[in-house]
Amino acid sequence: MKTPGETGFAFPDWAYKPESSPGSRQIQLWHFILELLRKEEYHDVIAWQGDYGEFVIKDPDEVARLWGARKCKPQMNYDKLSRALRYYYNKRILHKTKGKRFTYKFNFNKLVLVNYPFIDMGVSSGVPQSAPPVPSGAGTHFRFPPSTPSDVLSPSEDLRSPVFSAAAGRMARNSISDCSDGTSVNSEMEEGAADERGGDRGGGGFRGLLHPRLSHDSLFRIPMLGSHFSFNPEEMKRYLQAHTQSVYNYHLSPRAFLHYPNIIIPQPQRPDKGPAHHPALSHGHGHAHPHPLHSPLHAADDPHLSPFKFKLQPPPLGRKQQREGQTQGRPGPSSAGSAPSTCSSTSGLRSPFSFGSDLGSAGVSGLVSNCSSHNSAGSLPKIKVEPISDIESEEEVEVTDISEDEAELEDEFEPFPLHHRRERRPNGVQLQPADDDLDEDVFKTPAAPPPALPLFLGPPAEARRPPVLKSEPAEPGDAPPGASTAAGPAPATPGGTKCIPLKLRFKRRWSEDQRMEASADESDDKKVRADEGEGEGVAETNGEREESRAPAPPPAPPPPAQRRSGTSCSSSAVAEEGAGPNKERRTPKTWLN
DNA sequence: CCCGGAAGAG
DNA sequence: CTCTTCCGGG
Repeated sequence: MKTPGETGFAFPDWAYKPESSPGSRQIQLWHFILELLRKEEYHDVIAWQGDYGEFVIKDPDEVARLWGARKCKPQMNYDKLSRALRYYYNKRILHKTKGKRFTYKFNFNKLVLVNYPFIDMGVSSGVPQSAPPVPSGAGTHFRFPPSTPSDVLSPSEDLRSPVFSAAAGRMARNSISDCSDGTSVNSEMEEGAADERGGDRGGGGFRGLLHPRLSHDSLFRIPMLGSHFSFNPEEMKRYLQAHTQSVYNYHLSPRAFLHYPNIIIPQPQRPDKGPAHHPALSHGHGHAHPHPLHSPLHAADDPHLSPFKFKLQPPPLGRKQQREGQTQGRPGPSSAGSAPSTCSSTSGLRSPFSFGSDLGSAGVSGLVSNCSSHNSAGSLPKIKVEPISDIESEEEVEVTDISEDEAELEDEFEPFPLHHRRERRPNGVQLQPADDDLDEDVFKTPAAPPPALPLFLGPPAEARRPPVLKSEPAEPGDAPPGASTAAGPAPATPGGTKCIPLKLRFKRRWSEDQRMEASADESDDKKVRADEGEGEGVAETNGEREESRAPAPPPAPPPPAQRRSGTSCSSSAVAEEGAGPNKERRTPKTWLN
């Protein structure tokens, strides 16, 4: 049953883990969807298909049933489930692929960047896969993305790396059902992180895991914690660069760059640079801006300059009432200390990272600050790259800045993962709202092959059959026409906006954008929400062909995925689904449009 | 089918 | 807050 190829499939680990739900740690729908998506048992019901991040619910009823089982809501049905999915639109976790029934698209960028800034969003151009990228850090060996230029540049047929698979496999152990909690998902990595935050992280509670600030180092330290992995400065550098480029290619928010002030964006042609010195990483020291982000594009140099055009996200239309309150309130009765692990034991997960230590063998060099436990409180270890540098603090600075922005923005518009609110700095105002945006549709594949690709395996179905459907009407939203418009209002927004509260500023910008968008291209949405004009920003870079990456039907590679599903949840609720995940209880209709 | 508002549960 | 339920409207 099932082709080997499809089984494996890599998925976004990051996606799975820390979803930390704010209020309740119940599993979240998107999370659940992701889970289903990664298991071949459910490929008959739901699977990646089409563009990056796109998936189709082949059997809505079944999915609903599963979801209902998971949530113990027997009354669940697709209608309701879809409503829930619709709520994700505003959060931008998900989008609807117009024109295709039961087809939605994940917005991983948001997740990724927020949670794991280091993840490469590699989507190789050639890979239409919908399967999302995976954090390289997750790999057992934590291998860096292809460092060779060639690799990087290559369009890549399929670059899945073994490592990746391993990672995927490792991650895969969670069961889909399990009423107890969705949290169970987090496991190894979290632990590392969790461990640290152990309690302090003011108020961090669960949420702490996601804290952006932490996230960086979390990623790094995690592997280290678990596996004693060490980094090699060079590798690190490469990795970072790759990531950066990746981000760049994707037009992700500069936010990402800011996180790594010392990184130089690799030139389009060759990222590599004299090994002798690490120009990029080495002298970090802060400086907030000085670091050169050489971008082919021109202005990327200084984030503040706003090389990117950012589009603001549309206001949350819906409702958002008070959101600020949470800042410190972390009531957590249990204070997080107790182990939330409910089903944790599920399977014996082998120690996640125990293996490879070899990789780092040499490197170490205090690259990463140790994850020592105590750092948590005020100082974060950050990634210290090389002794030489001293990124340490500066990062914070930068980050702080942006984060603040981000925070504001996010808060305002996006509730997602980053709830974290760091202490806000008084002077924050000066920051440009610039970043943020990346969300957008994000999914469009970058015109050029991104540098590093993590590898993702293709959608199962695709494997057997080429993604012909590509012809789809193409969402208008995705690839807007030229749209240079966005650039127009530079983020700077000079004129005295400074004093204006961020919110207002954003709003203003938003309106502007809207207007522009409208004029430029209005077809988009009937409603104002128009996909926030995402596309525009990109236009410049990728110009046209993004869609054309047609030829990409990579055969699904047969990764080792271990299919075991620990689905056993203790109880009954699960039984149902467990019974026949893939067993068709209903006739599969041909939903294909 | 898909979209969102409204109310409400946990 | 996230999601569940209902529901009127395209």
